[in-house]
Amino acid sequence: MGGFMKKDETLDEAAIRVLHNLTGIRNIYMEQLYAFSNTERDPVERTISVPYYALINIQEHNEELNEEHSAQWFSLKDFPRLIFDHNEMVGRAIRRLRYRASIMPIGFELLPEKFTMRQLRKLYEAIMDQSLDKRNFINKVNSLDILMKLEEKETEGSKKGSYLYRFDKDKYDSKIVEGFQFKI
Amino acid sequence: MGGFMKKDETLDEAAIRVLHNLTGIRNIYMEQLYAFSNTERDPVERTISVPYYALINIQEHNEELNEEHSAQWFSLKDFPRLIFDHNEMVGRAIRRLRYRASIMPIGFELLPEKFTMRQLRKLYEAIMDQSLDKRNFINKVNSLDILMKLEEKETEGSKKGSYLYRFDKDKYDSKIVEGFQFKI
DNA sequence: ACAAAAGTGTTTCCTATACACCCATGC
DNA sequence: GCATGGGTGTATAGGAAACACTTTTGT
Repeated sequence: MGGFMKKDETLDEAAIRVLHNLTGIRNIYMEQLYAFSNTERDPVERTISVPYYALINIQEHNEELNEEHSAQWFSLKDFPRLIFDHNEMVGRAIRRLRYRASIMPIGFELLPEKFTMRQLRKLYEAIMDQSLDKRNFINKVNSLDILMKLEEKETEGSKKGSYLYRFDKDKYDSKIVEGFQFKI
Repeated sequence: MGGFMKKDETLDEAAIRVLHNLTGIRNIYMEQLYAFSNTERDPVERTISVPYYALINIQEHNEELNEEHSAQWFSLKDFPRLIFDHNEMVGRAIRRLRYRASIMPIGFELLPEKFTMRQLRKLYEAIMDQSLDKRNFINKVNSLDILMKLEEKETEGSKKGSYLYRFDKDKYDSKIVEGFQFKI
């Protein structure tokens, strides 16, 4: 998905506008990737593209995307060939996301406000494209001490029901001030 | 330092050309940083800047820079206020360099072909802005097994003289093929 | 003689990893 | 009763960090 920037807006603003026009989505995590400037990259006219990647919560936005904007989801394991250098952009986005998710609590953007440990683990397994040991993952996350364990249980995905957690942004922010380094 | 890109060149090519025009330097490590696009960043006209950072070997290029191009070196600990958002660009370059140098053998770009362990350590101390234990650093570097220890000794910096090393690019490349991950 | 840098190993601690069984519930 | 996912702790290995003294030689 792309568009042209206007004279009176920044690249960030243009990216936000374009995403909104094409998907109806606003106020989500977006990050500039890299300026692509090969002279031959667009056969029609000379174009420099500055792609952004966004983290879209599939649970929150699925209907909106599919029904109102005819957008589709593709698995990273099996996505189509894109025009121009857009496959390279996707590759760059994946690498950036992996790096960011390993040093910032960026993954939480992709989960509902309340989530289970399993959801969090499955998300990181998807981002990193590797399976993670259940116990080690929980130990690691707990040792970070930036989640609130809620009283509630979620019973959709399992018979027993599993505790819900919430990312404690205040706690995280105050830890950051004290020099805490997120690392997963 | 900056310049405007031409219609028939890429950003990489423009960055290389501008650096060469201003310093006479060619064929060095350069990397694109980030596209800066605030609408007010340049008060004269709307400008989007895509800065690059370069690794310039101070030993090799000092005279060239100072005498032929009136360029100057500034310490990162005490550098002047720059115009527009250029201080932000420098900050971004430092962070990027720290990251790159920790996962790629990029630091060697800044050393002469033959260098002492002390020089390598001092370089990493400068990049990371922290002191590094002499023995631990040597053990770590040796465990990477990507340097050739030469017979020659360097006697300029010390009475005793210290062994010179050379980065073994062939060995490094073949290790990379085998899945080796540089980490320092 | 002494100043300045080179060179050299071991111990300790901490983090990462590997690993298996019982629990609660819906069907 | 059985299938499904939830929940829990420990032992081991490997890497990171701390640490001090002797050697060489120019002055």
